[in-house]
Amino acid sequence: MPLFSGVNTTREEHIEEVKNIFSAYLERKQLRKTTERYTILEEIYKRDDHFEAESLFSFFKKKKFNISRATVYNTLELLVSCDLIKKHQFGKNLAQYEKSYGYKQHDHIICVDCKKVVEFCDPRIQNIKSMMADLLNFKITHHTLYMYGVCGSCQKKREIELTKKETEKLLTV
Amino acid sequence: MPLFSGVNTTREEHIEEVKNIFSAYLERKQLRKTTERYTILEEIYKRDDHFEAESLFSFFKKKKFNISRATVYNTLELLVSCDLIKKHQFGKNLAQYEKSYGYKQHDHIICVDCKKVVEFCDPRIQNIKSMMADLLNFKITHHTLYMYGVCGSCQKKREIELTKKETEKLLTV
DNA sequence: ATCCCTGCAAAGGGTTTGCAGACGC
DNA sequence: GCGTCTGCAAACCCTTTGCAGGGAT
Repeated sequence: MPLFSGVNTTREEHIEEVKNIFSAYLERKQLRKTTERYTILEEIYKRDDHFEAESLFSFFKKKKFNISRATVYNTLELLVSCDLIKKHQFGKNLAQYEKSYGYKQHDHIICVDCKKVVEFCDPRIQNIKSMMADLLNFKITHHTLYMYGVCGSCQKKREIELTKKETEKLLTV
Repeated sequence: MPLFSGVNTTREEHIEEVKNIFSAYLERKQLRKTTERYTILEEIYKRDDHFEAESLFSFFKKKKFNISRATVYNTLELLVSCDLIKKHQFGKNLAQYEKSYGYKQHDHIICVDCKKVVEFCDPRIQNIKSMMADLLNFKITHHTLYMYGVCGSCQKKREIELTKKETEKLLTV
């Protein structure tokens, strides 16, 4: 029985927990606990949606926090390494990120018209993963499944557009 | 029962067929049938693996065909539109393409160490697709499923590397 | 005090664009 | 001949890198 949508509904802020996880990670790797790194982590966990590196950068710029692009990218990479965020490439050469602690593993359906992203879970993915790992002798670390299509409201828009064009054609004949 | 690997085993060249499909597409869209477009299509269908735009470009350059980067990218986009090739982004900001006519729909497992790509089919993906389409009211056009992990031989390499490091550690103490 | 991390700006790499000339139609 | 497509090169965009100064340990 697949579950779908509403994957990230838990609203409580896991901020303290993820900070601890991050601290442990930094210690283990003997990396420094800088203000910037925690500021970025905090901002990410305040957000609810997918975001881009640039949007974080410009956010801090506007707030006069003065965190450089280099630091943003550096920290994002660290957070991916310690599994506190996930990095996506929904087509396009533009990475999108999302927080991942406390959220169920899930996949994405993307509307090619309005770019809306809907999340869903289906346990069958896990089954496929472990079966393929066995069959092909791979140690699978992670996966990405993106389904692309047209969402309900954009389907309607397309229909309206089509009708409009056909009416125009009739009028010009 | 999932099928796996050896997806692109049909060796006959579908070149004439795909040219016809491409012609029909160009006609329907009122686009021009240029030598460059057919040359690119032909070269793609002679290849057997995933390739990048740049590799096509430099191939033609070496052969003194003088096809520009712009034309390569333009044609690749057309071929994606008429479904004769598929475009992938296996992480990285670098698109990879593969011919798709006459080949079973399939997904990919990528070795994060040696970048080897293995293809596999699992009919359950189709089921998930149509179920999600129904549930979320999406018209799904396509999907990409990439599994990342370490292949058998790279697992061995990693183990050897690990043993080597531990031996070194013992020696220095 | 060390030296990792930061900010800044410039370089990098794949992709896209603008323009003048070429060529399908 | 018209209008699209091409080749060329520069622009573009996201990301990475190099370097000098600053802050964590």
